[in-house]
Amino acid sequence: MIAEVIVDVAAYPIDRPFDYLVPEALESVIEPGTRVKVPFGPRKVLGYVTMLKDESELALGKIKPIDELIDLDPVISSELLELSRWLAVETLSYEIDALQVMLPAAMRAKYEKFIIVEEPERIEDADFKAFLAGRKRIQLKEVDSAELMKMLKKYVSEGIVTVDTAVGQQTAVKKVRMIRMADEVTLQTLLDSSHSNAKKQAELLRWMLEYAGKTISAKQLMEQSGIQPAVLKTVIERGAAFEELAEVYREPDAPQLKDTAIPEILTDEQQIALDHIATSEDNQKAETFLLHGVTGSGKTEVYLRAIKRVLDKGKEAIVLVPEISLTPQMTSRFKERFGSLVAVMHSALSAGEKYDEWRKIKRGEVKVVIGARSAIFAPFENIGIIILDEEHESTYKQDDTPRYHARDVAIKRAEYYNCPVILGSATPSLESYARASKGVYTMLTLTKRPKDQALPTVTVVDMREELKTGNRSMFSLPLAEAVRIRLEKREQIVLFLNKRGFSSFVLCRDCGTVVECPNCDISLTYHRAHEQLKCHYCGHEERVPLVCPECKSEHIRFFGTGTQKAQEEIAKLFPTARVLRMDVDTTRQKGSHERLLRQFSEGQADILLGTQMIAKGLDFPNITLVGVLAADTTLHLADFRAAEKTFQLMTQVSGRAGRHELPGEVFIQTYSPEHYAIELAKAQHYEPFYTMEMAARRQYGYPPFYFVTLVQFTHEDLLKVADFAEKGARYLKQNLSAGTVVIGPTASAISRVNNRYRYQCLIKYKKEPKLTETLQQLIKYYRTDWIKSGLIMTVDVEPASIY
DNA sequence: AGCACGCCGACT
DNA sequence: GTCGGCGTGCTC
Repeated sequence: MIAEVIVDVAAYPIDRPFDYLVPEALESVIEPGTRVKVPFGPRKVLGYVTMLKDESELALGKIKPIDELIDLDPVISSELLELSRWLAVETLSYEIDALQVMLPAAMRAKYEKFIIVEEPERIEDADFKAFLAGRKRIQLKEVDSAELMKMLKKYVSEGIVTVDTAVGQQTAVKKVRMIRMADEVTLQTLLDSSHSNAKKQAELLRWMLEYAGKTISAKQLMEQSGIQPAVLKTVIERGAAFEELAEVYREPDAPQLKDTAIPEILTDEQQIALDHIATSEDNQKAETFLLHGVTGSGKTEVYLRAIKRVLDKGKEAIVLVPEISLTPQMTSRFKERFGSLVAVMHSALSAGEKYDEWRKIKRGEVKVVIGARSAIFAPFENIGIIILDEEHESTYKQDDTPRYHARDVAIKRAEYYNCPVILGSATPSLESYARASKGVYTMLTLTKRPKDQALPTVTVVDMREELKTGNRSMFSLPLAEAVRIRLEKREQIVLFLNKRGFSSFVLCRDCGTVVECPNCDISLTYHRAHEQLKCHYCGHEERVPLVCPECKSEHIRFFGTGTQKAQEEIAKLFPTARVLRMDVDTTRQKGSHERLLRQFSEGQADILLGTQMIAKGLDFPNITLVGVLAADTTLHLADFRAAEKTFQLMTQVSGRAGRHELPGEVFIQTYSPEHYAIELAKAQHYEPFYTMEMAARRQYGYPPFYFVTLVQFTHEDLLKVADFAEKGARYLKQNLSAGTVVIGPTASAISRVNNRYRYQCLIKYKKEPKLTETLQQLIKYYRTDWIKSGLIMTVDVEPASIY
């Protein structure tokens, strides 16, 4: 028997299956999807069995046998194996990367080298003998001196010592020591025969008698009996109990098994949506739905009901949410409804905890997984529904290899299982909305909020006018007044500051110099906490300069409107207001996110001030005012999705106000009130925005009218990168169809990051049968040749952004 | 990728 | 003479 193996080596010429001989002893256990340890050249590596066959094209002498089978059961099902092949092709990535991304990081390969002493009697050097100290198997990393290394090499060449590689995974299954007590008769006999001095032993034996034949963890036993480990050890040696190891799960938080919450009554629209999904599911159709519901229209309740039906039929459900909204508020709703059948996969879990959640899914102990992007690869084998909440979020696209989009993977998996996919959003991506309009997806619409609460009233404030009247603060007069009223009425306020591309920077008022990163072409961001300037692209940090680095002027100060600055200004304008600030700085600590939200929900603060992370999922009854301090910041990004992102953000933030009994009000401050993304966000109607934006996309040839692929080149040398980008562009232009447009090469919007210059080409196409083939060839040139001169080239099919 | 092999310069 | 520099080539 021959096994085709994808080996754990991410390199261009290795990106294909290698044939290995299956030892007879493994023939009955080995399966596609299991991991193996195989010899590869002079070393040992981990690999994934992708196929078993009877014959190989290769001469028998060239085929090496598999060293070791790592898994008894496949870790990758045949469905996921097939999916990984598809993923590798679609995203132009290595098959090994496509396989690895499906498993928790804990299962990545770990290699440990050991030196094995074969003939200890032939070791002569005293130093080496001393180092060995009689041991036969020692970790190679213990050899730390050059002298020992030299001797080791000599012994290896003489065959006296060999080097062996142990192949395993990063994090092991957690095991605890369990103690199984002997039967009553044995214990009694031992007790009777105990030495009269051994009081503690007798005490333990008497304790054990009460639990004869039972099993308990060693830790618990010692806690409950109050006995020292040494006593336990002796008693075990005398045969009073047996030790065994039991697999356990790491428990991230105490399992909360609340009673099933009473579901809300559905609105007519919700019921219609649910019926559609149910019918499709009953008919085993792989149908994709776009659930377009205004903020607060109860999309989650539709999800929960649809999942309930699926579970009742014995099938499983995957729910994807953006990491940022994977809050306790969100997950507890699922846990309340489905109890311990839910696994939560979020980034705050440790590698071991994620691994354990994965194992629960794999073993079928849970039926619902709720998680961020990578949860789309949950190892279920009978999926009944896949849901992507906030489907327009760019976090569903992975920005390093394999550069997949969770939406595409969801649709692919749903095709396999013939089950529905629900894409939910108040502000769908243009791509999805266009597909739904064309009938590729099925459109489901929720226009009303369940208790018929009115949408908040939105006021756009022209900050240029404010400036003219001499108001130079971050707060326009109307917003300041609205805040004051809420503070008086003791209602809560959310203030949103979109930091992206508009954070505080340091500027010299005499010569206009902005302090920039020495490695990147981007201004440094001011951080008050440590009086430091930081680069958000390469991590560079420096002290805030006292004088201008250019003109030596002392008139250098920070500008812009970071959340810290905003907080100071609030303190000045509204000295009585209690403010909670929520941004990357205040939520770095584990659990601080939840803590801040809890404080706010308990009314411990009047104002919640924050960035992106407060735009979603917040649902507190007392919020009646939302203020957007600067709406323009995403508007002027060098990206074709800038308007779309701004519109989505404005709509999402506005949706935080007036979700319950009290009516809501929203103020959007901007320097470009006439921009259609702002104007239409004010109207809070998606369709007019969609129409406008589609016209713009059509005019400039962007998605959804064209597909886009981004090829980016970076190099330390500006001339070289321009040269290679030119070469690449020429190749693409020559080899792609006439209808395809290749833009560039052009310098990227951030033209230098980490001392590497960046150039890019944009490929725009409606239908390009030669795309994959051409890109593969381009990658081949790069991998086999260009890479040697220090170039890095990346290909991103349908990128989330293009700067 | 990572490891061995191989062919030329500065050391005991 | 040998140690070691990193160019080249291969991995079932």
